[in-house]
Amino acid sequence: MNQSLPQVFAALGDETRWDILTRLGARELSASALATELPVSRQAIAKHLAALAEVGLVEAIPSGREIRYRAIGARLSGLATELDRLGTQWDSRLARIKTIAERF
Amino acid sequence: MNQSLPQVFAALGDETRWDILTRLGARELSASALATELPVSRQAIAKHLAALAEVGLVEAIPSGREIRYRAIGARLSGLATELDRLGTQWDSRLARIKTIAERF
DNA sequence: CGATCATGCAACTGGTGGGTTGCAGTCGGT
DNA sequence: ACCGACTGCAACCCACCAGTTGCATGATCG
Repeated sequence: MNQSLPQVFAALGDETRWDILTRLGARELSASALATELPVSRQAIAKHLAALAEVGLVEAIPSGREIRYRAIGARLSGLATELDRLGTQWDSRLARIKTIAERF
Repeated sequence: MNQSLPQVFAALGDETRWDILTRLGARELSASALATELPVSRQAIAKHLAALAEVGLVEAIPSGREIRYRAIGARLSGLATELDRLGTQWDSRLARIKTIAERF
């Protein structure tokens, strides 16, 4: 996990995957359980879960004979921090240029 | 612009697009200028810029006979806020469940 | 200890998106 | 007014990915 930013965003750039993520944010669920409430096959969901786990957005929790998954909020918050850093950096650089320009 | 989250992340989930974004975060550049320092054609870059503009991550600035682009940091910071909200929400829900469980 | 239910693996399909090339249009400076 | 440079549009190619079906495997509850 902890891949480069574009990889994580690619994982987040899919409707179905978001659907899965938000459900896992509310409560832990197995792949089969998710398959019953989503309009796609269990195997499709399994692939999505693998992709999400790959970038550390989701965690597998073996429990009895099924494997439940939970969303990792801390990962998302960490991303948020990085994004905010970049965003303010870009804007402040712009502001600095503007300030310099206004001196003439 | 201001599309749903998956769409924005899909736009961010590409190496080339991220490369473009970070460069535009440092200074305004035209599509042709970007093409000289990136290993892809100008038309490819134009498509990426259109995609980025579509979700409000980039802004077009007509200037003379060329069109310069700048990255919009505020958009990124806005995303960060949403992500952090979701992340902490997930984790706090988890904590709440854990708290309830511990009462037994 | 056996039947069941959930996961895992493999092969295939369709569609979408990143990339390219070629050409037409248009604006600007000398 | 012309030449050069930058942009926009269109058609095409190719690779990757979401999704499916089918089957094999294996652990668990009764």
